[in-house]
Amino acid sequence: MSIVFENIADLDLRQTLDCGQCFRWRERDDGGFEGVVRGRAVTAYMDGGLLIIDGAEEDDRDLWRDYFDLDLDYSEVKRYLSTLHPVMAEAAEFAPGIRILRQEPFEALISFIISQNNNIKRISGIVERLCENFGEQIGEGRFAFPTADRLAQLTPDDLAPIRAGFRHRYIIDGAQKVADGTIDLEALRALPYDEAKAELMKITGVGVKVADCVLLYGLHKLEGFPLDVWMKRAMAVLFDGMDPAVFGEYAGIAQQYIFHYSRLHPEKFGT
DNA sequence: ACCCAGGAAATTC
DNA sequence: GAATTTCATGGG
Repeated sequence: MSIVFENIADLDLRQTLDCGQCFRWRERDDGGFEGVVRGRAVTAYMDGGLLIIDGAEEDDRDLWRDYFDLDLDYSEVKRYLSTLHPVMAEAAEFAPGIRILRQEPFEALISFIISQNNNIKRISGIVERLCENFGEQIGEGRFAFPTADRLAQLTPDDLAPIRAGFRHRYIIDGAQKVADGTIDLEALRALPYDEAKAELMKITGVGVKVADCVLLYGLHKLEGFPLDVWMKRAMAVLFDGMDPAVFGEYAGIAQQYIFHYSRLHPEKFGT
């Protein structure tokens, strides 16, 4: 059982799944990527213009089309963004196969709470241990992301095995506010950006940057522009302090090209 | 030993 | 209110 999408352009699995927007995909020796999305364990491959989701049910075709954002013409987005600044054009050309995934909102929330003052390698490890310890087992060594209800019942000490330190109480507060309905993540889709952001920031441990990440990666609000230490440096050094608002409705996509480009070109920022 | 990591809360000025 | 310190953990 597998799903095949034909004539796929502007998608490179390594660029998309290892560019810091998600933390649960692992590359195999054969070039495939193992991941779990919405409780479905699959292996994704690209072969020419084909995208193959091995292990997926045909009924989930729309889910995977949605997840990889296959209905948006990224060539057109890149053409537009590239007119705005020469470094933008260079960053898009550097990793032209990046797409912004539609991740589960709750997974994005918890993942980016964990991301604060942390590095990507360790974030991935913490998320993995979170799933192994508290997610439903759905296969050999495969686990769903934990539910809000499950995490809401835990104490910070219960989370000791994931070794996320001071973030334990933030994870629990986020889970509790989702579980008890204080925050309805799906309802945030209908809200204007700033209002949805203010809702998310009611969670202890969710500030400006984490909220921007949840809106962009979990709720697909593409105007979001998370400013982390890399992006602040990039905007200052590579874009001469340009206002991100210039990137408009696709700012989040611009951000991802620039973030990935900057992370893989540290020499552009001294020493 | 130090400094940093896809920050934000707590404390101090 | 704005600036500084602290918060676990792991790697360089």
